[in-house]
Amino acid sequence: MDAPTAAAKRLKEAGLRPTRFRERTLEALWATDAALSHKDLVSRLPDLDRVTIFRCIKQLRKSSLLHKVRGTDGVSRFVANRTSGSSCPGNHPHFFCLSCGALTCLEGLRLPHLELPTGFEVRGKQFLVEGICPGCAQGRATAAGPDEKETSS
Amino acid sequence: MDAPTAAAKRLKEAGLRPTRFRERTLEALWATDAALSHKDLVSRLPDLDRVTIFRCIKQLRKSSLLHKVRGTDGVSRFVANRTSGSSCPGNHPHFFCLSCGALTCLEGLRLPHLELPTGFEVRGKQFLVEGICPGCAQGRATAAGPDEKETSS
DNA sequence: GATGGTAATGCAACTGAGTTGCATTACCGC
DNA sequence: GCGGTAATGCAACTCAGTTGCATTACCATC
Repeated sequence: MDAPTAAAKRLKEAGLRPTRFRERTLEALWATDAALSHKDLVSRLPDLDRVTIFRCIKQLRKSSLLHKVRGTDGVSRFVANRTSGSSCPGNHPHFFCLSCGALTCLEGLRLPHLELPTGFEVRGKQFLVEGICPGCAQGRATAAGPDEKETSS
Repeated sequence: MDAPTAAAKRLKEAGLRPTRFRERTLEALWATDAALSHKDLVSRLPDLDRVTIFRCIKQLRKSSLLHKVRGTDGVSRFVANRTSGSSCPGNHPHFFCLSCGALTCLEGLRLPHLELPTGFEVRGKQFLVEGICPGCAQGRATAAGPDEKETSS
């Protein structure tokens, strides 16, 4: 009665022991579109030790099951790599909402090319856009809306 | 015998009290092209309290005399804004050297434009390129090269 | 030049992210 | 079922950054 979870399958594919804790960590990440911080994970998995979660993240990252993004607040957040094969950790920009703190992958977009001066050997790129996400922008508009001139432009 | 330092002048222009400590902090930042971490500043200004340096940085940042950049290691680094008027803190990409940890402003380059999906309200952008800086790349090349062509060009 | 208010500094203690060491427990092949 | 190895839990630690409070320096005013 194993009922081999999708998470368990993913873990096995990656060569990791599919323990219940790893499955749950992975599932917690799969359950959301936003990037979760370590703190978020701790609150979603209250019966797991925080150190275990750190170590779990590290393993998953090493196996390219998730990638790390840092918000402008300096806190690392983690996003599961959906597609099993292509786990390119940094091939898309990220958006950090200054209002709700959510960090989302802009997976539809490609990282723009940058022509560096000669001598620089590029290993990776990170493009972080900060601002207000659609959800918060809408919330603000409706909240401010009633009597104030609601045309936000 | 004030000998009003350039740093003191800059501080006054920005509306800050030109104390000796602030002058020295600013001068330490001016003395290098790379971005300095708080730790770097502490080691360059050993007789200053670390908290004072944190507060000094915060003041200078508020007055747009420097801008903050975070390396992929998550540590904040600070760069003085040379030009007095245009203190745009994030209008150029940064390069983080994985070998020596130096973080340099690529001031000659412009941030590439990114077309976001509708609904996102952009407030700022950060483009961080990581890799090996020219200095380290050369050091490695010479270290690896048997004959050590010492022509530094 | 003395004086006083305010801002700046120094010190101690704290928070929060992330790590390390070590003992214990669970997983998996046999 | 059994044993080795990997995973987990706990405690303690490092390091960046912050806060509170007492003390000191700066600057304007007299």
